[in-house]
Amino acid sequence: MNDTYTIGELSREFAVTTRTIRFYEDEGLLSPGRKGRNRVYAPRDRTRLKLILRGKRLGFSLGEVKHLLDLYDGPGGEASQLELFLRKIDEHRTALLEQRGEIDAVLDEMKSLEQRCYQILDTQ
Amino acid sequence: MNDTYTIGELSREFAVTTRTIRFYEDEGLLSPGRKGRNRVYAPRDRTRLKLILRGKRLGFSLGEVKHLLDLYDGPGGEASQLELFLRKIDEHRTALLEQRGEIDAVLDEMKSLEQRCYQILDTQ
DNA sequence: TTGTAGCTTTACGTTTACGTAAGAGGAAAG
DNA sequence: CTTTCCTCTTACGTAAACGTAAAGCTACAA
Repeated sequence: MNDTYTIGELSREFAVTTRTIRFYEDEGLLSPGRKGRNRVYAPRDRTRLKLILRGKRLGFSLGEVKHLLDLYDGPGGEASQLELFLRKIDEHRTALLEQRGEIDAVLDEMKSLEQRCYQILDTQ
Repeated sequence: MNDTYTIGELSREFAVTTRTIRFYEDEGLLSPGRKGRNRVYAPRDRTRLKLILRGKRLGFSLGEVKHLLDLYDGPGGEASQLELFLRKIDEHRTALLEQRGEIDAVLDEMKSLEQRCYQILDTQ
């Protein structure tokens, strides 16, 4: 249906201010087209915004997110670039797996906290 | 062996500056004992510091981390408090599971990016 | 024609999370 | 006794990530 978006549409869809979206552009994370003075966002821009916000929720800085967006853009095509790209993917994966491990650790601790609560409630 | 720590020991162990540790104290996240002027950290303080840094790595603000530390302290013991506590645990768990889902989504996307790379490398 | 709703740029302000001196005190080693 | 190391408090500075006006353009509805 929609193959372009206004800044207001994206702002409502992802619950961020237009200021935030323009800020990401200033920082080089987005580069929408223009129709006259107004910004025009293609599906690709919308996807990038989604990835930016996901990265932020995962605790990455905008600098790191920018680095990660390069990954999604893919490498040039030369073998050396491809190998560098694969190494970067691997690094990122390691970081993510570590983070997942930490989440699991917290979930486990919460489980045992919960157990203790139920035990107290049961013996009352 | 050690049942107390100096600020320098903790700073080295967790690779943060002493300024950072003192800052967490200012913000009410830590409250070590004192021996004269000097801070003395018990194992409990060390654990809290570990949880603070883990929370930060998972993308939580210090305000959120403070809220989470309350969870680890456990509730008072009254049934109403226990139930509130259980609800808070459940909220937190929901947030963590969502975050884990996002990590898994990214890991999947990275896998397919990797696949594409190998296909290109294979056909060269 | 007069809103008003949405877009624009420019620019100063704010919060978070510390960094970075400055100056001083105590303890241990040379 | 002096140097060195660790600690302390106080306090101004800073980078990141926006918030918040201010002032103006444009299209469309009443």
